[in-house]
Amino acid sequence: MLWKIATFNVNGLRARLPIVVDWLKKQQPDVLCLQETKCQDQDFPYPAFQEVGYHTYARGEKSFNGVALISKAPLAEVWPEFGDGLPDSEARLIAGQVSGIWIINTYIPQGRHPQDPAFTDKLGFFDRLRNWFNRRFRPDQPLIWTGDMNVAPDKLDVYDPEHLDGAVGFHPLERQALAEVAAWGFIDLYRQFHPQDQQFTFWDYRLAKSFARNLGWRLDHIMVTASLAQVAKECEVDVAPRGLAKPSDHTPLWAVFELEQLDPD
DNA sequence: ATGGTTGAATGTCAA
Repeated sequence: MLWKIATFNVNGLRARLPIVVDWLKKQQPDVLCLQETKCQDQDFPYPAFQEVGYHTYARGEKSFNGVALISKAPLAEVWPEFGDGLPDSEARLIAGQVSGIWIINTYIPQGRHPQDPAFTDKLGFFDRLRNWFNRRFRPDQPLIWTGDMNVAPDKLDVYDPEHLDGAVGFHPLERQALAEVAAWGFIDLYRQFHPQDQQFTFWDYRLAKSFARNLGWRLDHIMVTASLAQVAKECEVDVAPRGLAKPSDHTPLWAVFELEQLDPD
């Protein structure tokens, strides 16, 4: 059975609903992970997803952040927060299990500026995630950690690595923090399939014609454990939604797996 | 140059 997962930072789900629903209908992922839904759960547009055959699991808050899992099959289990004893005040994590795979969907803090306390919080969020993976999972399980990580891992992943070195999103400390969580047991699936390609997932609204000039960043990632990396067939960025009218500043990333080849365990 | 645009909410913050 071919099984498809996608991730999309929508930058306001209600503003982006036509683009998201059209994309879902055309691309038919088994699970779509959303970030920056920017709506409280009572305002979430559940019917739009139900109408196209999907189950929705959302964790929102007023105005900011917000994550959701949109799944063809009902999820067997859902965790809408870390539940690790620390405050879960911001809606930045939702995890769900389906077809024996745990999907961890995160919206990592952007960090604002390397001198801002929010940047320290961003680094702390990666630490917290690594501890959480340690306690809840093992690297030999089939896990997918995906979402907007707000970090470009390497020089190839930003439009101007010399100029952007030290900027938020491409600061050595956050690149290290992302790498340390990945070192727990994750493979950057886009890079597995495209070791040399420069392909961005985000183009800033504030930079004039950034998309047309391809001045972007690869901030959205599908990280998988080894058992899933072995059965992955494809991993691609779909740039088309970024070129539509009223786009998000991000565009979807997706991957396909052959689950029959996955070792039952 | 320290800008620019967008969403949610309707102040202005966050990105």
